[in-house]
Amino acid sequence: MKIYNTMSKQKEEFTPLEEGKVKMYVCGPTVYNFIHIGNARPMIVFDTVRRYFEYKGYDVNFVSNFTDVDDKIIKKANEEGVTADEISKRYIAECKKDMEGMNIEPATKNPLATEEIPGMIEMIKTLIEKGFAYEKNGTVYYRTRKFADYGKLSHKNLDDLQSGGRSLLVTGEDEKEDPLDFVLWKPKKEGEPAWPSPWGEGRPGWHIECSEMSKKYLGEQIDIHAGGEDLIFPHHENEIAQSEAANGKPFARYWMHNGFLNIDNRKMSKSLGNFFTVREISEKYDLQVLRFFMLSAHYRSPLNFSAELMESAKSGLERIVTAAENLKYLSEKAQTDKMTEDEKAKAEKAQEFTDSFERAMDDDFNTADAVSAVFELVKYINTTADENSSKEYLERLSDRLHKLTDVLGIIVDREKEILDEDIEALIQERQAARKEKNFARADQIRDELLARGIILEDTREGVKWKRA
RNA sequence: GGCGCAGUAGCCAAGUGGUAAGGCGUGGGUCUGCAACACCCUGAUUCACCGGUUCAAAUCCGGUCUGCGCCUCCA
Repeated sequence: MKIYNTMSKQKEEFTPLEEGKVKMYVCGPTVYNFIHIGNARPMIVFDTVRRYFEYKGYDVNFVSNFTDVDDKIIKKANEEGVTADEISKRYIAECKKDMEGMNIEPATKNPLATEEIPGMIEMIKTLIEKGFAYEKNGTVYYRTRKFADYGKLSHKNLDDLQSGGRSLLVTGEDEKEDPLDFVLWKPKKEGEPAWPSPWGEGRPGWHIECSEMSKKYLGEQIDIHAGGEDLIFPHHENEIAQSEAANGKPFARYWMHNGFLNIDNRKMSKSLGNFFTVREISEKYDLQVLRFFMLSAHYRSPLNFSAELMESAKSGLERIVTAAENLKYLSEKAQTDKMTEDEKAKAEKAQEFTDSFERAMDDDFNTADAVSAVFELVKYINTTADENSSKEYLERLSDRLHKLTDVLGIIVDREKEILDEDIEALIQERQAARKEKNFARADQIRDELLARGIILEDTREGVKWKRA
């Protein structure tokens, strides 16, 4: 299994720290509003990574935080006249709803920054003791130049950073020893949430949160640390500086970063007015479609979002779901139980789709290629399974398909819904009309149901319906 | 200014030295009362452009053009 490591800029064979186990940490969102579709990409991508590790038999300890103390949360709270805590609690709950819709497996642990302050203080104390941090007027800074490896993840050198056009100097704090130093602890300002510390009341800097939460729930060394590519610098670079200086050992072995989700080839931003929340998308599409769409490209590539692309993803997903439904239907009606010799050979041949799926996923989680293997399996199903197939054969194919779609987190089983009695009656009436060749009435009923969001399809096996 | 990514059919997207996967869409056909589903056929003599290396290049090297990202809160 190969993983592209941002640190080395190449694909590396994955070797876990501990046999059969994977410890991974994914930087989660700051909860000051509904999450947007850009936030959704790392969630979907790294959930898929996790699912594949589990498919391969690994025991995955998956930790992803919620940053629930931050300037934006405070700002939002002030606007609404409520506490920051109320804002963060509200949007954590909303975020979890969206994640459920996207079929994201719940993390092993979702730590909250505000519940881990004591540990962060301890880590900051250690950094001060070791000479990697210093305090000035209630603010604690990290002494960046003291950490020799600073820049090793983002492949920057300190002098380039300093001479850069846009200045890191413009932070309003000329009390820093060096412009590159960043904040570990900031003093309380009026009206802000604050916690006691050896340096006075205040709150932690953003970067120290992840260093501490990762250490607490996964240990000083972890296998994989992941997040959006924009977090490489400075967030992850700073986490490395903090964790490695404090713990005295290498932090994460593999650094994974997903590419950005763009809209009309531009970065999504409120100022450009091309901003979509996951909730908005869910009003128009099943979030499974969003998930499937995101997996259609490689996770490290930029991915463009548009209504047209969503429609395309919807059609493709529908094709997979239809194949799964047909298998189920045929299986229920199957006349024979055991596979024939011919079917045994066919079932064996279907293994090649599973193989190519795994080959794709083993190569740095190439979901685009993995999805194409699923489509090839679907084609195979559609051309080899019919009403003469044995139950065993149909179930074998269904099992193969489910194993793969489960890794992708795509649900192919439509929920059994009970239709309203009047709708059921209309379907019956239409069938009667068709029998009498009263197609005008039959079509009229079909249109009527369509207007109510029910699509009817007359198959060889009988009438099927689905939601529009 | 520094660092980096990308340019493959109408659209999306794999492939990164051995002669272009897959999906969506389009058009035609089979099936069907019709529609839908499904199936068959339909697509790049070619991978932004120009040179070079090689028996062989979309894949390697050099250059050009175009788009994008990071360097500041950001998934």
